[in-house]
Amino acid sequence: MLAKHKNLKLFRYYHSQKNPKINPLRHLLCNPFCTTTESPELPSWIKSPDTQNSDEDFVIPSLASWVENYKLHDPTRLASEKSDTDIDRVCKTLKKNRFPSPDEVVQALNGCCVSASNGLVKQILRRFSNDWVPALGLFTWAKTQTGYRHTPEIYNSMVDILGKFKKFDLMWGLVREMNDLNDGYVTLATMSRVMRRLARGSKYDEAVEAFRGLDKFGVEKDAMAMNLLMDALAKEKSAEHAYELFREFNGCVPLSAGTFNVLIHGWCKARKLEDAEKTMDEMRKHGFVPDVVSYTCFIEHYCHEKDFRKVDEILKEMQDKGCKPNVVTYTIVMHALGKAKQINAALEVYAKMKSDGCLPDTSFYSSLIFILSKAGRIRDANEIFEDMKKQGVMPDVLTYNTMISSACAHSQEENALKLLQKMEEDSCKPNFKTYAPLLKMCCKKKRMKVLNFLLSHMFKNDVSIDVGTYALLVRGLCRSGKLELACSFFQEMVAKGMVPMDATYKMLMEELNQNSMAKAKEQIEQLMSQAKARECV
DNA sequence: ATAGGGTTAG
Repeated sequence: MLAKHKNLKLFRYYHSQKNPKINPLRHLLCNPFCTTTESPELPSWIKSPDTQNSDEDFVIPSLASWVENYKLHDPTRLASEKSDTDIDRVCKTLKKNRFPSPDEVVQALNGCCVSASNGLVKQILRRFSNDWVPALGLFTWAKTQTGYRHTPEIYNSMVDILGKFKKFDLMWGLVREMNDLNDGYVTLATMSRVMRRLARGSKYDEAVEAFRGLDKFGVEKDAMAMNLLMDALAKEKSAEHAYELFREFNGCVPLSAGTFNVLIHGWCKARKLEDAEKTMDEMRKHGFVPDVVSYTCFIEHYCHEKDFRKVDEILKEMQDKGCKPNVVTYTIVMHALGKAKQINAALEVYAKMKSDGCLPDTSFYSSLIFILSKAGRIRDANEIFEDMKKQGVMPDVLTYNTMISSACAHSQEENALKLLQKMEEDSCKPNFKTYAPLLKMCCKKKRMKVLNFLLSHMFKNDVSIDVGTYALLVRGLCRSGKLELACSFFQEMVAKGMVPMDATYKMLMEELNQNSMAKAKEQIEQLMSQAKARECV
């Protein structure tokens, strides 16, 4: 019992930022000012019968002060010092309740005594990009503030967030509102988000409709707009729709090599090689010469099929036609060979690239580091990581993600955290992919202290937890027998309007079943049907 | 946002 209590206490910081109403477990265990005399009681449905989950301590002296730094940002402490910034205050208000609709958010913010500014709105929209109700609430509230005006960029972010959650009616409403402002608020950037989100939501016809109606919003139906939509469709594995669009507007809109390359890419990704080749012929008929991008699409396809003989054929063809491979081409081939466990062949590509005088870039180095790590050559990977900086190529978020993921895969916990620290020193902003391997490692090794630290690190870096990350947490915690926490993350995920994946749900249910946690099972079942019902609306 | 960004777990 003691051990369990200790575990949960470690989550104090993270929990204190969460909604107590929604999550009684967290509230009860994590409120440091809790003065009730009763011992903090878990909601009965979340109680677990097993008590033998002891966490392993994980203390690295050299990282201690860094980790401490994050603890100092405990908002409960800040609250008592009354030194909150406006942004912190708004965040707290937004998180205090699980608002049922944006209107309630507006009401809550009205009593908040904060003044709206573009900077504040921009940052909060970023923090709540995975939580559309508070985002839209804040957005609506800000509009009512005297002297405040949304920038077009802020409008575009809001359009994007609504599209991400498939709130297409609200999204369109916002676009019309922008149009009514009559200040050129609706641009191709706006409509590009609209079309991409519609395509992502499998609403292909509506995406095409949006393109047809571009002039209604004062946006020109030019080649760039068409290429954007075709790209959006092609990326969603709907090369057919992209091609239809091409046929419909062929003649109305000026074509470019890019138009054909988007189509070729779409066909290659959809593994429709014949169609890709036909499009390449069509490209020639229109007077365009296939370029390095066109050929690279085919190379990528054959790499995916691990047909390296074909890859060589295309490389040969390029050579004959005087079309030189570039760093992207080389990266694709090297990466594929490395993934296919042909590490030596992959390194030959590196040598060939060098002898061709083609300079490696950050993405190339990231790939090289990735395949070396995958081949177990950690020291070589580390050497390349150091060398790239000497060559004047700076690591970016992908490079760091690769290094961190590799360190985690090899159970180098200390190294992984040091890399995260290094990233911070380099002012390289982490994203959710940075944290995924770290979180997974913590769940697996039951490093609850570090998990807690990582969650606060994410929050501070405006990385919100997405569906995939929640799934990872629930899965990982289930495997480590931390069912209460798994349940509470599941609950939080549903409360944020996300629909858990079936696999996640099944795994949690099975674990609960095995541990005879009938009450919890019932609750999770209810949450799941709630989430599904909401999705259908 | 015309091509490169690691399925996956034991």
